[in-house]
Amino acid sequence: MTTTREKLLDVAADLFYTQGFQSVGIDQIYGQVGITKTAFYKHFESKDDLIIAVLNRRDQRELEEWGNYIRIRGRDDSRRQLSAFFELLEEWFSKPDFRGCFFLNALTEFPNENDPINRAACAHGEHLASMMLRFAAAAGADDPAALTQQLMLLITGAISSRHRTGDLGAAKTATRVAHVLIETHCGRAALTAR
Amino acid sequence: MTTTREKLLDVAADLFYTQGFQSVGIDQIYGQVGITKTAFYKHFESKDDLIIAVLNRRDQRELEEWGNYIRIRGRDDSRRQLSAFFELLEEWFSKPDFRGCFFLNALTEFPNENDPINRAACAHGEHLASMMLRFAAAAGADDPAALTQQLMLLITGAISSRHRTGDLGAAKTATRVAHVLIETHCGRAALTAR
DNA sequence: GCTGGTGGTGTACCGCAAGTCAACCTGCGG
DNA sequence: CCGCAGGTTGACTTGCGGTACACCACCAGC
Repeated sequence: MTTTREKLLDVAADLFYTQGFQSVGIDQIYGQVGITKTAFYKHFESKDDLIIAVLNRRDQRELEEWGNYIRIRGRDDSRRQLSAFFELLEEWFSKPDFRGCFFLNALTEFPNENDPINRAACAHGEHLASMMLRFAAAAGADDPAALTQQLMLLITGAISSRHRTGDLGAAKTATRVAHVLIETHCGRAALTAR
Repeated sequence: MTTTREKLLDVAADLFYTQGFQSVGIDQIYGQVGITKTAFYKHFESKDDLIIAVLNRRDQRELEEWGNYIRIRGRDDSRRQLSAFFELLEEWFSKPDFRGCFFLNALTEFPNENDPINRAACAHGEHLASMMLRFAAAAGADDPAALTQQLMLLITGAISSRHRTGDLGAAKTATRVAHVLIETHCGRAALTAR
C-alpha cells in the first residue's frame, strides 16, 4: 500500500524530470494522483517543499542504486569499480526517457545559492563525489581527490553532452578518457596530477 | 544612440542569465528599461520571442569573441589554438558573475525539443563545435571529429562542474586532460581514438 | 500641410497558476 | 464516543503573460 504522499512524490518526480520544475503546475500533479488542491496542501506546505522532498528522496535512491551497481560490476577490483561509474552512464544514456541529470536541471532552474532547492540539488553532487572518493582511495590513486575531481568532471560533461546533442556516444567518449586517467593515477609508477 | 529594442535585449540578457528565464517576469524587463507593457509588445511578439532574440544575439557575439580570443592567443600554432579554448574557460570561470552556460541553462529550462527556444539554444553548441572542428582539422588531428567531441565534452563538463561546485579549478582540471588528448590525437604517430 | 510610420502612454481586461480559507464528510483506533 | 488523518467543495487573492482599444508626439516625404 503506497500512501498518498508517496504517490504525489512519484508523479511529481516523473513530471518534473520530463518537463522541468517550473513548467509543471501542481494542478497536474494532484490531478494525476486524483486528489484536490486542498488535500495536496495537507501533505506539502508549498510547491517548493514538494520539490525538495522529491529531490531528497531521489538523491537517496540514486546513491543506493549507483553504489550497488558499482559494487556488483566492479567485483573486488577497485579500478573496475571506478570504471563501472562510466558503464552505468552508458546504460543510463541509452534510455529513451533520458533528460539529463535531475539535480543539474534543478540547479539551473533555481540558480539562487540561498534557495533551499539549490542546496538540496547541490547535496547530491557532493554525496556522489564523496562516494567516488572512497573508491578512488581504495584503488590506490596517488591523489584520490584530484582523480575524483577529474572523473566527476567527465561524468558531468558526458551527461550534459548527451543532454545537449542527444549523442549516445558521449558515455563511450568519457569512458575512454576516464581509462587513461585511472591508469595514470593508479599506475604502479603513478605520476603526480601536476 | 542605442535603440529601445537593444536596451530591452541588454536588460533581458542580464536578468535571464543571473536569475533564469522563467523566474524573470517581463514586467521586470520593461520596467528596468522604463517603458510600459504595451510598448514592450510593440518590439517583441511574446516573452518567448524575446528569449530567442536574446539567445541568437548572444550566440553571434560569443562566437565572435571566442574566435578572436583563440586566434590571438593561439597565434599560428593550431595546437595552441585548441588549448586556447581552455585558457578562455579559466578567465571566464574566475568572473564573480559566472552562472554557467547561458545556452545550457536555456536548454534545461525548455527541455521540449520542438520548442524554438530549445532549438536556438542547441544551435550555439553546434556552432561552437563546428568552429572547434576547423581548428582540430588544421591541427592535423588523426580524427578531428572525435577530438572535437572529446574536447566539447570536457568544456561542457568544466562549465557544469564550475557551476555546480563553484570550483574555480575546474578549468585547470579540464585543461590538463585536454592537453593529453590533443597530444594523443595530434602526435606525429597519432593513435586511433579507440 | 497633410499623411503615415515609429515609438510611445494609460487603462481595462482575460486566463492561468500558486496559495489560502472555511465548512464539512468519513473511517478508524484508543 | 472522541479525535484525528485524509478527504471534499467552493470561493477567494495575488501575480504574471498576454490582448484590446484609444490616444499622443515626433519626424520624413510628397
